Amino acid sequence: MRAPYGLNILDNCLTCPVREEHLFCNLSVHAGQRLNEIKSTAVYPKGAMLFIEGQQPRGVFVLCAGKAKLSTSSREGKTIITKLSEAGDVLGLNSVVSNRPYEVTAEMMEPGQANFIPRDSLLQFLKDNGEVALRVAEQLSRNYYTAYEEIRTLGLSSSPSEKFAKLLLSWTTKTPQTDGSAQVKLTLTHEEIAEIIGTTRETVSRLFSEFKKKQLLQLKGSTLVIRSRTALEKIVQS
Amino acid sequence: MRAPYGLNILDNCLTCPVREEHLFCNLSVHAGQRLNEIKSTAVYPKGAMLFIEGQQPRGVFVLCAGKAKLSTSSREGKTIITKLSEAGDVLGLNSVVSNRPYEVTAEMMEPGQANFIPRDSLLQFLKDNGEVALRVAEQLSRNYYTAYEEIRTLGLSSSPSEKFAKLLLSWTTKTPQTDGSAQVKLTLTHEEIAEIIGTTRETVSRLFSEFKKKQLLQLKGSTLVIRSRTALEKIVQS
DNA sequence: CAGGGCTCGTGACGCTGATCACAAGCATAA
DNA sequence: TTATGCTTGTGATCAGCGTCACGAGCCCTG
Repeated sequence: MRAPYGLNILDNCLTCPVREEHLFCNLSVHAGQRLNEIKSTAVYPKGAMLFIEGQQPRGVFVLCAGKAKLSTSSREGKTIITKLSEAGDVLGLNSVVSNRPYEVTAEMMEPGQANFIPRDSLLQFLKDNGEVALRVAEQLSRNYYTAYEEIRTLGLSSSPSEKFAKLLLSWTTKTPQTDGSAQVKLTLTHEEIAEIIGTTRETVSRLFSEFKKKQLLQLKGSTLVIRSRTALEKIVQS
Repeated sequence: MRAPYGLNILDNCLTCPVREEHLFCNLSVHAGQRLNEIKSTAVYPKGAMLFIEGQQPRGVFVLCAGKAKLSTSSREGKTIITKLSEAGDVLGLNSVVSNRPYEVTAEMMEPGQANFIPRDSLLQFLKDNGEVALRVAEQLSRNYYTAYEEIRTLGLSSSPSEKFAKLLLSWTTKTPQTDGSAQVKLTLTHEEIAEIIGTTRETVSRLFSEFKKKQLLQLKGSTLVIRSRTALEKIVQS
């Protein structure tokens, strides 16, 4: 198989290069081997849908390269992005474990690669390996926590400014600087940001203007410079 | 111990009288016995807090009698109720499994009874009983689903009317009538309803008026009569 | 280079629901 | 009974943000 867009294919992407706490790492030798037998790897172009909201769960995807966005939509077409996933994340786990339809749509935001583990094989694997089941439970409860963060953001923080500030803060934590500033590569469109914080594109556009005027941020090409975390935290305050 | 308010104490409330699919039912004899050893039962008055948002997880509570509300608050005092729990529900499971602070506050809405299982004992129990761990995982993913429902409600349905109609519909499913109507005992204040659908008390009050005028519902004392499910579904439409 | 299709900026307008205020209903306790 | 406190109804006001509209910038492709 040829990788599109010059993507480097990773030989064994279950051996998480990224995160120690990852779900399928540090398994016993036996479990690791078994997992390797039941997984299959595939490469996806930008825009590919790993799965779609409402589909019966076929299995889980372990993202090895590329980013994906998870979103859910209403019938009228309004969409919210609930999570941006990166290499190492396990997608579709909840649906597979509870045997309910995928609750979100997973779309690749850039070309990438993922391991697929079919539902039946995974469940059998978990039954045979109780210690992994517990780790799955831990992963699920972490997901639950993230969902609750989302609920708090949507339900408690009233104004778009607050949610925007919260989002910016969540970006700064990845590149912590001593002076409280941070630089982030901005890969999202205003439309996508709007779908994350639950508002409209126009409002996001105006928020950028407003925050620039208030010296909270700065744009150098596609690089976003965040001036002061503390100032943003004052806006969030929840 | 004396039960307050004439509450009948249940001898063994792990043997769920309510639900078949319940987490700690139909266990092996051995597991059931072990569970009985590590649990302890207590009785709570109305208003008692089983646990509070932000506290380190001490353990899980299995509600045997009475209802509880789960809520989360912002610093400014705004509160949203995320779930109303009934007998059979397991509270605090996510926090215990992931060892993070309780993400909600659990408050008894009426006098009741609950089993408490300390964190350490439960985790050890799950390690020893892999098949129960898998059921815990299933329970957690069900919780996750509920949380996602909440996210969809908060993020996608725009108007309070929609959310109110959605709430009413969720009440009718418990007492399905052939003609599409339903009767529910209304035990919540307008304030509490407001906290569930994320709006203000005044708006809820006006919603009641509006829906009465539209013949969607009727109030006989504290009994709420819902006239037509289909009409409500048209309002929800998401 | 020109053309098409995304993005982004910004003005004008109007609706909706939050806020404040106050009176009336209703329970419980003294 | 009256008093006290919680709950509910409703009006007036107002800011915030969604919606519509349109033009400008930007990138890719032919």
